[in-house]
Amino acid sequence: MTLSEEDYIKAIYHLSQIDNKSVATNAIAEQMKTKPSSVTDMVKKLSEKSLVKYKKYQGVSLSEKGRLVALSIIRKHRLWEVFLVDKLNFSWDEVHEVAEQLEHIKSDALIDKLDAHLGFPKVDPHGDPIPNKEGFFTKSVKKLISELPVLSEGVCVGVNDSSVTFLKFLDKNNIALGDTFKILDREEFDGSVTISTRAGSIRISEQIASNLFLEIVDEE
Amino acid sequence: MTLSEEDYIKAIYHLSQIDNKSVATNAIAEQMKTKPSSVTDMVKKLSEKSLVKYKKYQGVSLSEKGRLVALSIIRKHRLWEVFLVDKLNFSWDEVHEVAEQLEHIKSDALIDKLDAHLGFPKVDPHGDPIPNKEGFFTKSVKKLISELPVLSEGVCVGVNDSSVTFLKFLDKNNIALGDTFKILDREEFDGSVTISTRAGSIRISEQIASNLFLEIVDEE
DNA sequence: AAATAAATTTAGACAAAGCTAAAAAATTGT
DNA sequence: ACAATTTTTTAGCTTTGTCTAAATTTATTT
Repeated sequence: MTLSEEDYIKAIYHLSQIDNKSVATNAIAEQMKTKPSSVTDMVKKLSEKSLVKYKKYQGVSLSEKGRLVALSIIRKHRLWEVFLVDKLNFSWDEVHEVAEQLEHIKSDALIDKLDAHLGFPKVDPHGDPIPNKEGFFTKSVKKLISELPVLSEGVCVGVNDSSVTFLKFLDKNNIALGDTFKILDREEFDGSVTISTRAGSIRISEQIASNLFLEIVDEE
Repeated sequence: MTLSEEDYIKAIYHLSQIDNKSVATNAIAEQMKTKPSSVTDMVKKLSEKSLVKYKKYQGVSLSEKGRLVALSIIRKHRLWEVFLVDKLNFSWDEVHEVAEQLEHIKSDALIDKLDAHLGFPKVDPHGDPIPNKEGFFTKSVKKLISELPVLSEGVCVGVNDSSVTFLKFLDKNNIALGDTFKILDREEFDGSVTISTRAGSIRISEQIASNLFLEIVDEE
């Protein structure tokens, strides 16, 4: 598989996650920052290799083979992201670009050993699940605190608003990425939420709650 | 710089280390597993970018700019090799292929952080020196024990004969890669050598001595 | 020093991945 | 339902890095 083919497969996978229909040529072109005519050419090539199902004018979807390829690239991408954050002290919002390159390194032994070195992580630094070698992954839900019911529990994996002001606020209130929170109560009146943190339970406003993502691992 | 350009630069660097003359088109073709005509084309391109000095029919050599590019690739290659061996438990003879891919990842921040994570190593697992960001490196000499004078001291970094028999012999005699040895004495009669190891001093035959590489760091 | 051999370069072609412009199919609006 | 618009495909061209075959330059031999 060439680098370009891998990128297309990944793009098609991500686009078909959005809604479950087949993916439009134009959508792929936009995602890949290329022209629709180039997409048609590549899609034909991928179809020859039976990585995608393609009928002229009817859009594209991944074959089972293609889906497994996509998941193996995503696995690599997310494992590298964990490495960059956990081992090299990158912050979670700096890692995407580099992981985008590292995901194309071809070596099964490398990925196995990296996985072990990282302690077989189940999610990446953004809370997205890491597929295993066979392409299975535990579905995880990433939701804003403001959207979760009382008594939900999860790991804080991201923010909507990454302004310095907001990040300083989090710091002051002993909230950090990777912390586990439990939603104890919600006021109907103003949408403010009481959550338990490392430092005890605190009350946060609706505005804050709608800026913090929790990742709820939903074992199947 | 494209992947292919980087590979040519690296090949030219390595070939010009062998003897100090300009490098022949055929030699590059052989190293790169390609045809001489392809080399001519690429060399012209690199010359346009002033990465190499090139006169028709007269061979190629790196410009200062090209030399720095080569050293930055070699730096990346060797740092990744250290990572693979020290952190992921690859053995020193398995890492080349993968490092060959990793060396092309483009991110200065990544290499800085990797360097720090590894504790700023000075040599790779084969005993070859790692250039710093500016392209400087402490010259190190990698030599067979049989070629070193008495009282030399160095770290064991490689073997000539990687047969199972030989590696078992080393194991039995408490010799491992990474050990520091000192050459205590050499018998003129049969070339056998007495060396000090972790487990005390032992005598090894000329045949063994001509199969073990020591790496002598020669501070400037 | 001429003849032969070896190394190098040129010319012309090809595959991959992209582009533009034009044609064809599908969708939408009235 | 059919005209207008949007989407998709086709055709033909470009660039990068490669190749083969032929031409040219340099090196070696006798």
